[in-house]
Formats: sequence, structure tokens, C-alpha cells
Amino acid sequence: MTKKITAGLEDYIEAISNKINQYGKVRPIDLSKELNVSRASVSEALKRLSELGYINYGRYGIISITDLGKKAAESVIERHTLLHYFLQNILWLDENEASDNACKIEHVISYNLLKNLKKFVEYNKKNPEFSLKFKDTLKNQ
Amino acid sequence: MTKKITAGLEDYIEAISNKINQYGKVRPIDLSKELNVSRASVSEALKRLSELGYINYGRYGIISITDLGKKAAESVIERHTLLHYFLQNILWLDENEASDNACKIEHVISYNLLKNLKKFVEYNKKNPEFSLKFKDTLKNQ
DNA sequence: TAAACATGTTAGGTCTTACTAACATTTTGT
DNA sequence: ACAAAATGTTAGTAAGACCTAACATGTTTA
Repeated sequence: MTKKITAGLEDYIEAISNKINQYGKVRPIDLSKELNVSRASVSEALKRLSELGYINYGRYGIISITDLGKKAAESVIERHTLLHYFLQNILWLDENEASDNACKIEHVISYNLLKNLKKFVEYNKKNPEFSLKFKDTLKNQ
Repeated sequence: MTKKITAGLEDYIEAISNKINQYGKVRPIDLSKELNVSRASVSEALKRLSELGYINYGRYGIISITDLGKKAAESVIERHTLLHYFLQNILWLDENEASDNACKIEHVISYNLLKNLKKFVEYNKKNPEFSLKFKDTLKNQ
């Protein structure tokens, strides 16, 4: 199991990983915009993540993720993706609301909840009638 | 919609309400044990809740909940109960894990997530085959 | 290339939440 | 009733997360 990290730092490592995957790099300013925090806060978070061994970073240097950071990022992103799918395709929340809620819930769920939710989503994909009928009942209200 | 309150204070107001419902009263020491925090932390939290108008409380006085506090407590407890049910009877987590996860998720979900989850749980109660079959697939692994 | 602008860092605050240790008050037990 | 134990509060400290303002460095462009 990956070492513990605060919800706040999980948000940073998640955003860093996503930006690097999308654009090949991230700058502090991108994180500032993405996470709606000041450049100063980003600077502090990067320093902390770097001290904890999740990223490589130095004064004015480029940001890269370590293996430890990659594991952490994959773990958060897995939780996020799964929750987002569940919220959007089973509870039928709209895109934005699914995303917002996933961003918060992803930091607090246990491993077994993740495991069972994963199986639930799989089972639902194989047997989609239930959630589709549920969707219909939502409309007629 | 009830005014915003931090996750921490929500835990306190929830515990206060539960204890009063169970025993007719609460003392700081009960909250300290229930929430696994120091007596000092409870003291501070009670002061804050009282300043915010959620409880009536003064030095060495008895603790009672205001109408505002009752609304807040009902709101958290509703979320908790619903999540607990979902986690225990649809995702099939055991009692303790359902409870622990509900305690954390209850603080971060949106109103629409609550609303749809409520409907989902209702729908599931009327059509329980899906979750029962899902339960079987969990066993055979 | 040098000024203007964008971006990054640091310094110094604030707020919330928690802690321990010390002190105050209340309750219990003899 | 009074000492001992339990409970409640206050003071002082710390960590996390955020902020603004000032300063440092990099980049763009006239």
C-alpha cells in the first residue's frame, strides 16, 4: 500500500501527473490555475512534495515525478476515475457534479470500498439493465 | 440549505446529537472518547459551536442543541445513514468499514449526489435482485 | 538590448485543528 | 466533610493549508 499523504498534497500530485500526461510538463503557474490557489501556495506544496520524495524539483527547475510519486498519482487517479464513472453512469449525476464529488471523495475512501466499488461497476457494465431502468425512474419525476 | 460548517465541527455536532438522543445528555468527556480527541480539543470545539449558534454552552454548563444545530445534525445524520446503508447493503462492506467510510464521505458530498443516492437506494429496495446477485458474485472469488 | 511583463520564491500573516501540561472545578468515596 | 479522582478549561505549541506583498528571475517585445 502506498504511504499516506494529505488530501491537499494528493490534489497536487494528481494535477501534476495529469498535466504532464497531457502536455509533457507542468509549471507552477499551471497548478496555480488548475487548483485555484496562489502561486505561493504552489511553491510551498512543491517544496513539500519534493522533500517527501514524490517529485524532483529545485529552484526554477522543471518538475518531474519520482516512482513514489507515480504510484501515488496512479492511486488517486484510479479512485477518481472509478468514482467519476459511478457517479456519472450509475447515479446519473452530470459531468461537472460527478467530477467535483469525485475530487473530494477520492481522498477519503478505504481500500475495500475501492475494491467493491470496482467490482460493482464491472458487474453493472455486464448487467446494465438495472442502472438504465433506474435512469428512467429519475426522468419521470 | 443549512449554512456551511467544517467537517470537524460536523463531527462534533453529529456526536452531540447522537449522544443526547441516546442518553438525554452529553458531557465533554463523552465526546472526547467518542471522537478520539483530547478533552482540550473538545473544549475548543464546544466554544466554537456555541459562538456559531449551534449549541448552548457555557463554562461547566450542560450542553444543549439549538434549532440551527438540530438542522445541521439532522442533515449530517441523514447523509451518514444513507451512505452507511448503501455501503453495507449494496456495496456489501462490513459494518465497521461502512461506518468509517460513511463518517468521512458524509462531509464532502453535494446535495444532488445525496438526492440521487437516496433515489438509488429506494429503487434498490424495490428491486433488490441486482444487488443480491452482485453479492453472490462477491462470494465466488 | 533593455524595459515591461510573466512567472517563481520568500517572508510574514491568518485560520483551523489538534496536542500536552498546568490549573480549576466538580464528583466520589471513605 | 475532605482528600482523591475525574472532568473541564486555559495556555502555549505545532502542523497544514492558505493568503498578500515584496522581491528574484526569466521571457517577450519594442
